[in-house]
Order: sequence, then structure tokens, then C-alpha cells
Amino acid sequence: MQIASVVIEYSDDRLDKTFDYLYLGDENIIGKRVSVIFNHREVIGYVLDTSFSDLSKEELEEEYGFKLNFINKVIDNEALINEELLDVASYMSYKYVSPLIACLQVMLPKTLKPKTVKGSKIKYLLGYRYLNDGENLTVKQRELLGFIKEKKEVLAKDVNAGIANALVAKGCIKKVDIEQFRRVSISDNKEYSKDLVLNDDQQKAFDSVINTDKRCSLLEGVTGSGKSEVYFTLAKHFYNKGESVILLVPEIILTSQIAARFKGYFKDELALLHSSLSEGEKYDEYRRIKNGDVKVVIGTRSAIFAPLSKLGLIIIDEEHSESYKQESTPCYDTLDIALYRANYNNAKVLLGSATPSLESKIRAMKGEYNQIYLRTRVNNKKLPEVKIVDMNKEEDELFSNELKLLIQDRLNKKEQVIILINRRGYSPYVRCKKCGYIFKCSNCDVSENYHKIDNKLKCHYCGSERVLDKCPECGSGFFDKTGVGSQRIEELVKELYKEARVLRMDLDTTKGKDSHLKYVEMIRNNEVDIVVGTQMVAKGLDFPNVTLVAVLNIDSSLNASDYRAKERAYQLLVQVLGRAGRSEKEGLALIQTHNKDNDVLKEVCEYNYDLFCNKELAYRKRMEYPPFRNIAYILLSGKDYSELYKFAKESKLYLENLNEVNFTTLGPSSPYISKINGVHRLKLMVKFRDIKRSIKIFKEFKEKNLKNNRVKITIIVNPSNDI
DNA sequence: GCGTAGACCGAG
DNA sequence: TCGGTCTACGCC
Repeated sequence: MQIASVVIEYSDDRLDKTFDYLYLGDENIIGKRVSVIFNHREVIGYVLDTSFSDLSKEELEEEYGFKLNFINKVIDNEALINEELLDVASYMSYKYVSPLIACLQVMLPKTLKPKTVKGSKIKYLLGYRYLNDGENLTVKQRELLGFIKEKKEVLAKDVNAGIANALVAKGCIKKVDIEQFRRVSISDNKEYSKDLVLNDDQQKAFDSVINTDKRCSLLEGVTGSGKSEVYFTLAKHFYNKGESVILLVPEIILTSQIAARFKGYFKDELALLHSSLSEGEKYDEYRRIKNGDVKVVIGTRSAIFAPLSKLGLIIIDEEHSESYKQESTPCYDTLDIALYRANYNNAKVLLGSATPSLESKIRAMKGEYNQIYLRTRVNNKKLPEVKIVDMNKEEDELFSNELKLLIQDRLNKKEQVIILINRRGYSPYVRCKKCGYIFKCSNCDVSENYHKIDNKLKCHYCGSERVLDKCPECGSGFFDKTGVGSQRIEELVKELYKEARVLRMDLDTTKGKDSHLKYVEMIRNNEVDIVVGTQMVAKGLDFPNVTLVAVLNIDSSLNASDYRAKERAYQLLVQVLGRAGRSEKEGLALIQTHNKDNDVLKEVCEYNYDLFCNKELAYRKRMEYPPFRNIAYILLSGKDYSELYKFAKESKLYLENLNEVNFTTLGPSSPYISKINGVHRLKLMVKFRDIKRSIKIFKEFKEKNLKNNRVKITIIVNPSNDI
């Protein structure tokens, strides 16, 4: 009799432990998913460990003191993850104070998650599997059987049905369902050639990564300095040593761009992992990686969990990007995981960015990371000139005269323009013109978003929607749709330049599978004159014919009520400016602002990131913000507000009375979302220095309150955004 | 996370 | 007394 220790699919602190189930088979089931009865319900579990016993079920129950159940069914043929990734999961569970099962789930593609999923998208096709040789076969039958024997399994559509049926009848083969694998096609334009030669600076960067005795290198290279050539050459180097490579990029669009360049060299040993693959494709890529068919993985955040063996190098491009932090449990930081995996595998990490995060910057300053610079663009191309336009002197609220003229000029010259709509600090909410009422979701206490297409108000959190009709306060039917979205700008641009071909690129228009790819191609092929887009056009894309970049409203970023506001604004600006002038033609960038004397803008104009960092670090130090302190939120949620508030107060007192040094608790205060689906939320903010010590405190705090099911506690350590 | 038992509650 | 709703408990 085997006894299996199983974690249950529910992500809940009270269930963050193993439950024992019996199993009669004697094969190794560690790491496989199982179906078990848990609390009168059939659920999926994950086997963490097993042991053998000679005792019977009854004797075991006597020993345990309660009834034991048998495992209903073992789901997988092989373990889902290896020892290393299980280790990563427990590290995450510890570091982000989250249930282990939540960590396992975030690491695996949906179809392999230990979780009940309705309507799996995996498709099966009818096929035949070889069983044994038969006697008295006809020539045709013997021929087909030989064919199937060699391949072990064949698809029914590939063989003659009549002959196959005869073989089934004779017991030589049997009908089986065969999973239909879908392969991701990677377009292969702009490939790097096998013998790509690095320039001197790039070669120095390459050598530095190879030769440093530090685990992690920080490559700070201006936009257009050719960081991806360095990545490619490094990937090639480790690949040729027989080691595997993970390359992470912040946005899905960039996976295709980089993959296209890598494809020619790595061919089928290259895999893509990102969320716009279909479940079938993701599953297929995952299996290929796990089988060892793949040596290089390119992907977004979750690709850090790619089950590669012999990991030699992890590259994180645009390492400052907030997309590397997951915003829901477990709120992991990809850079943490990368360093952890690199330590485990004795591999190297390369962080690349034009504007590294202050966290990475200070580690490099302290000598923890190997700092490398690429200070010039390839072929000594100039960085685009930056002009600040004072919008206080303009009549038009959105488009300055200068910008209008410049766009017309580029249209005449058949060059392309990017207009960045900075969404941060904005939301497209609706306000009543007469009484000023703001439409909010009554369930969730957030402004509803207006969708022009069906004239509906939609709540981003609970998904409720309603038609925009009359103001519930005063009955007026006239509204201000504030917050300028990319849609509105697109309309205005089309009005201003009737002959121009305008493309809008934001989350809405790139939702469809592969639509982002199509758009990028359109821009490259000069089928578009003006691109109106959100941050996604700012990041890393290479459009040779873009010579003008305009940033319409950066003020809401600069003035956002967030200690990272300036860092974010600087990074965004540098990124988008970097899109201009990437080929022979010189680029120009225009930043419109009501605040032309702002220091950040001046430093951007001079491309002086070090100066900016030093000032910003001084401010962070003075105010005890990261990277000098860590920040954690203790998010409390419950149905009864006054009870919740009382609990929050008591919790704060409890934490204060621990009298820890460099550990301060602020709050309770309302998170941005103060109510979701009728559940109230409050947060405590903790600033602390010692991570290990503080995680222990958070864990003890959670454990102390495990029995309280009126209030749910979530800990979020160093999030990328305020909550 | 959720099924279950037992508490609680109002109508008759 | 009975059906319906609410909530603490604990799941192996």
C-alpha cells in the first residue's frame, strides 16, 4: 500500500498542507496530478511525496485516527515538474507568503495545472496503437502493421480505414485518442546570420558577461545600441556549450520580433512561451521543452518557469519593466526567480535595459552585479533630439501647433509617426455634465469604464455592465467622457489628417491572436503613416522608418501619487524616444507638457540617467522608500466593514507591539479598490529592512489568524504598483 | 473552497 | 413544528 501526501487544488492558507491518500499501485506517483475525494467532492491534487506501508486500510485508519480515502485516478503518465522546479515552488511559497499550490499552478500551463478546468481545449484525433504481431495477415495488412509497429502510433486519417479495422479485429492494434499538437510558426524575417559580428562595445559586453565572477550582470545600453545582438551571441555561446537559455521580454509582441531573429540559428530547438498562444500550443511547447527537444526559450514573465535542463543563461530584457512582477497571488518577481534558478543551476543572469530599475542600479553600484555599459547606438547613429513643448501657450488642448506641422511634414516625406498615449493616471470614466456625478460600480467602488462601441459602462473588476443612459442623481443625459483614450486620439488624428493611414495599437486592438504581429508587419511594410498607441508601442520594437515620436501628456505620469512616478516617467520617455531614428534618417521626439521646467524632462533631454538616478536615490533614501526599504501590503478583506476595520486596527497594534527595529506599520487605509463583489478591503502598509525576519513575522501573523474566516489576509511583498 | 450539520428564525 | 437561511467547522 502506498500512502501519498497530496496538496489540494484550492489556494487557501488553511489548506496549505498535505492530505494523505491511499494508493494500491506501486509505481512512482510523486509529482503527478491525482483525482481524489476531498470533503465529499472530487478535486484535483498534486502528489508531493509518498511512502509505503504493509498495514491494511483499516489498520492505517486506526493509526491515523480518521478515515482514509483511496486516490480515484492518477492523471499524468509522468511527473509534471522536476526537483528543481519543485524547489522553486517552495521558495516562492516562502518568499511571497503564498500557498504552495498557488505557486505550482502559476508555473504550469493551464492544461497541466493541478486544478479542475472546464472544457480543456486539447483536441484529440482518432489513431491506432501497435499491440502485437498477428498471424494469417494479408500482404496489405502485414505492410500496415509493420508501419504502425515502427511508429508505435499513427493517426487514423493517415492510413486505410478498412485494413486498419481488420487489424483491430485481429487484435494487432487498438484504437486510441491521440493528442493533436499545434506548433507555433515563427516568421523568419530579419534573421541574425550565423556569423553575426559584434562591434567593439558589444564584444566587450559579451566578454564581460562570460568572464565576470558575479552571478548577475547588468547591461545598461542606450536604445538602439544593439543589446539584442549581444543576447543572440551569448545565447549561441551557451547553446554551443550544451547549455540551455531563457530569454525574457516584457511584452508579447517582442517575443515574435526576437524569435524571428533567433529562428535561423536555433531552428526547432527554439520555443516561444507567452499568454497569447492557445492552450494547445502552450501545452505543446511546454512538452517539447520538458522532453529536451528545446534549448532556447523566448517568452514573457511566466517563461521563467520553463522546464529546461542544464540551464546556462537567463536574459531579462527591459528588466525595469513592471510586467515582470505578477500582481496576483503569488506576487512573484521574475528577477528573484531568475537569480534563484541561476544559483541552483550555477548559471548566469543578464539584465538588460536602457533605464535599469533603481533596485538593480543600486545593486550594481554596491558591486553585487557586474555593471556593463553600451553608451552609443550601433553605427554611431545619434539618439533622437528631444523637444519640450509648453502646452500652457497652446490653444488646442491635445495637439500643439508645432506637432501638427511636424506630422504634416513627415506625411509629406513619407516617413512614419508614433503618437504615445500615456494612460497612466487616466481612466476613461464618465462624469455627468450637469451635476458632476461620476459613474461608479456599486459593487466594487471603482469608476466604470466607458465603451463607445456599445455605449456601455463596464466595471473592470467584477465585469458588470450597463447601458449609459441617464444620470442617476439629476437625470441629465449629457456626459463628459474624461480621460483621453487612444480611441479618441485616433479619431482626432483621422480628422486632422484625412489622407493619412492611422493605426491604433493598444490592449483592445491587439487582443486577437497574432493581431499584434499583423500590426507590426503593417508598420514595417509602410502600410501605416501614423501609429497611435499605449506603452506597448514604446517597448523595444524596431521600426526603421519612424522619424517622429510625440508624447501627448506626460504630466499625469510625472504627477502621479506614487513614489515611483518619476522613475516610471523617465523610463517610459526613454523607451518611446528610442523608437525614433533607428535607420539612416535622424529622429525627433516631441514631449508636450504643462510643466516644462520639470527636472525629469530636462534629464531626459540630456539622456543623463545617472544624474537622474542619483537624485532619485537620494529622495528614496530620505523618505525610506525602496530600494532602501522593502514595502509590503497586508491586504485584509471581509464582508462586515466595521468588523474588518476593528481587525485592521488590532492587527496594526499587534505588529507595532512586536517592537521590531526598521519595521513600521502604516494604515489602515483604503486600497484603490475598496470593495469587490460586496467584499470590503483595507490595507496596512509595512516598511521594513530585513526581508527574512519580516517574512517570518508575516507568516506568524497569518498563522495566528488561520481560524478567522471572517477576514482574509493576503500579503503582497514589494509590488510593482500600489494597491 | 465548499459540503455539511446544527443553529437560528419566522409563519401557522 | 416545519422549511428555509446562515455560519462555523474541518476536510486525509
